[in-house]
Amino acid sequence: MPAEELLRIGELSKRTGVSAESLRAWERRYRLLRPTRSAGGLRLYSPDDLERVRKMRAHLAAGLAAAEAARLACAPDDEDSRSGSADPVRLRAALAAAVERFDEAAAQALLDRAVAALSIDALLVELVLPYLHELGAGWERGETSVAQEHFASGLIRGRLLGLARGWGLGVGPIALLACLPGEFHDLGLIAFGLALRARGWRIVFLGADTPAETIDTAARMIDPALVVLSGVSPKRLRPVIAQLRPLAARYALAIGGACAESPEAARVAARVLAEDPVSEADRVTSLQS
Amino acid sequence: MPAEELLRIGELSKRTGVSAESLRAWERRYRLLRPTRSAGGLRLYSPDDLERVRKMRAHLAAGLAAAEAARLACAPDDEDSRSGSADPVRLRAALAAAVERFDEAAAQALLDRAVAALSIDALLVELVLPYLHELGAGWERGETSVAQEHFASGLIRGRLLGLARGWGLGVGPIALLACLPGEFHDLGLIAFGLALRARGWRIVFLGADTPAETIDTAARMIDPALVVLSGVSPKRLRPVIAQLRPLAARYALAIGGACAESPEAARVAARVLAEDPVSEADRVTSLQS
Amino acid sequence: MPAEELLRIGELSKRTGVSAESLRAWERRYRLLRPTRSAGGLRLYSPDDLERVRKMRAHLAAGLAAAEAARLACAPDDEDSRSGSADPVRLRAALAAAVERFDEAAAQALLDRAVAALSIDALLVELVLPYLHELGAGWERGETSVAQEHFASGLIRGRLLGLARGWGLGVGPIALLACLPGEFHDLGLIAFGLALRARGWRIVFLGADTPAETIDTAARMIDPALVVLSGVSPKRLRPVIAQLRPLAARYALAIGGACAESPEAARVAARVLAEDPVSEADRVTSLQS
DNA sequence: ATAGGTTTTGTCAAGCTTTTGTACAT
DNA sequence: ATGTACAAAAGCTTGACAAAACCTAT
Repeated sequence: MPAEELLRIGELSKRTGVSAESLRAWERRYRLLRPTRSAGGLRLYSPDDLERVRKMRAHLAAGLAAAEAARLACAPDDEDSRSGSADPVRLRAALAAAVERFDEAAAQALLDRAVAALSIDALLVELVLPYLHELGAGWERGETSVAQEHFASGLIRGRLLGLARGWGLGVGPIALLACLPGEFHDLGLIAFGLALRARGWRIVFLGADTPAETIDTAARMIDPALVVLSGVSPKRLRPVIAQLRPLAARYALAIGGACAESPEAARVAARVLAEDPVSEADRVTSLQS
Repeated sequence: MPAEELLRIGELSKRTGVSAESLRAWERRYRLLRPTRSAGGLRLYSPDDLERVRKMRAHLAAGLAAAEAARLACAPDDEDSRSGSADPVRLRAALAAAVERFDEAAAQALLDRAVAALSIDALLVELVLPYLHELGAGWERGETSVAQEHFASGLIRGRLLGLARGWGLGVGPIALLACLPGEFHDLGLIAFGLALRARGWRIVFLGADTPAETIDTAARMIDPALVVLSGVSPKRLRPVIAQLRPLAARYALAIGGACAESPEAARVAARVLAEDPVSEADRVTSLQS
Repeated sequence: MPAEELLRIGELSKRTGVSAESLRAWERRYRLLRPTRSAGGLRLYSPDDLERVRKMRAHLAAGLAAAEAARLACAPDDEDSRSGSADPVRLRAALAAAVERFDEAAAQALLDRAVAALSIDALLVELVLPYLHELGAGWERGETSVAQEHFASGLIRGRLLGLARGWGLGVGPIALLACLPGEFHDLGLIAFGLALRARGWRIVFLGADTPAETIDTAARMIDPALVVLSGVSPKRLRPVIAQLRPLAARYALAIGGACAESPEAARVAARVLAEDPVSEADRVTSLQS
């Protein structure tokens, strides 16, 4: 006897937002659902049924007719089982689709495949960074919801941090990474850390919203060969310029993120990281050695 | 049954911006569209139809007459068959150069590009297999060192096994793959496994130097639709022929690798895989279905 | 007599917020509770009962029907399938079970979880290496078939090589890794390479069955800070001792694998790697810096 | 482009059954 | 404490309906 959660129709309806009548109709007309029955004849739905309803809804939202949507929802996922091709463009589209319907299992499976098939550099340059970019653009156009954006970034942060495990160990030069005060977007910085790690650096990561003094203290303790600060807007940079000067005097200081393009960045930092993380990691590394 | 999105006329109209009436007219007049029909007679359009409508529109916008535009939209296009950047011949040369100097960074970057741009089949047939062949030939001519050959096969094995991740999952027929006893070259077999996988098979891979009894045991447990044994020399095959007979009696047995061309192979195996892995995977699959 | 706290129905009701009537009904209808009785017939509930009631409530709150909620509350937790179980001992057992039945899906999922939850070091020391060891021991005792051993090592090799991708990049000292001529067991060597990589080394990997001259050639080209040779039996080492001397004179030479314990190894190598890969990687690294 | 008929699909209703918390009598 | 009863809530089946979308033919 499986320890699965079996749902009755009301709960399935509540969780999917589809009326009980429709659920029964979809079962009768398209065999979308195959509930077991309780002793008294009530329908008991498995998690697989729940999943199918979610897919059905996603296809309906995409404009498919109900019969078509049901056919696809019932078809075994052959996006991820068949053709092993790891074309990042397709992976990206599939990832976007999975995020669209909050399908974590599918999203993780796609990321699994990407991690297995690509190098760290390619993973970042061809999949993760363009996808995040796209997500941001979609949000600005009002196409993706904030919820989707959070879901996606949580997912990706988890995977990247998994890859980041142990990135402080070893014998390479140390890079100290932090987001500027008030800055909470750390994915780009994590990506840069991974690219550096792949080139032999040791990473100390302070994360989002790090006060200037904290960076200073940490630098004094670990004596990094490079300090990298990241922020999306020059607004983050301006208030701390004065505090950064002594840091810049003692350590190689780099500024990344969108604010790297501002004149302020050029004034205070030894190095401005205006291109993608992987290229910049290459440059920084070749300077180092 | 394809897992394609089939659209009804309203959705196709919405997605292309062409009125339903026009779509029907284009179907009648120019056979631009070949929708299937639902049980009740509604038109169901495939993604290919969608693509043709888009092309038609583009041609119309360019000023062509409708009949001309339709003719062009129906013609198979050969432009997207290959973009120059991932030309396998160049990739192969570049890969050889990278391996020559043990430059893993460059080699991995090249393989990234190849994995991204090519299908599994193309990756195998146009890059990996010819490259390995060339490497072997270079070694026989004394041009490449064994060190480079080892380095390269390690690299490629890692990438192929990455693509192989999850090749045992799914619902297709099962193929059991193993190298003959004493045989340690498994790359060809991995390539064959990937080609089969791209055709929907499930793969169970026993790898190098597998004793005959082992193959037997495994076959009994998983009941494969096909057993594939690989070896580079008839020397590997001869000592186990007697042991393979009962296996061949019970399962479809195929022999691959250079030893497939020997008379021994023909005597024991139902199927001799003498050509490249991709073609053979095609044949085996068409026999299966 | 157990020193458990036994609760009467009123107290259980107060602690769980479920009415006494419902508790009795749940006992009668779903056998959710198995109270002992006092001399006078009063129900006495154990802490396990309390726990089950809490689970029941949690499932009810999640919207499950009472019958379903009770079924789940009574089912033994298979925490295995839940998130918290990155316990390497259990993972190992589960991995063994998955391999036993050639279930790649389950095995990959387990490895996914392990890779996500453990550091490289822990992955190697607590999961992969003990598992391989166990597998070997089971084989010697005739318990596991060679088929399973092959299947498992193929699987694990794929995963480790996936983690190894890009291990040649960067700025650290270079280690040249190879198996001795005639030696085909490369998993231990790959593990050692990963442990070194986690400590900042760059790895050049020549793999199984590498001729002595090959090692020599490669070393001359890449000028490694360390050369590591691996073999399971002194038989592999003896024939090449003479050829290794000049290599040992020019580079730091280490011998790993079971043959490291032989007197021959001590005679030719600067360093004998007799312990597990991770400890030895630690030592080698501290010597280096 | 319109007209007139068909298909698809979500929703509703009526009458009956199951499930489940609570109340009551012993 | 036990056992039975009860009623509200939730569910089942069958059948039907109507709006939207689609068809063909003129």
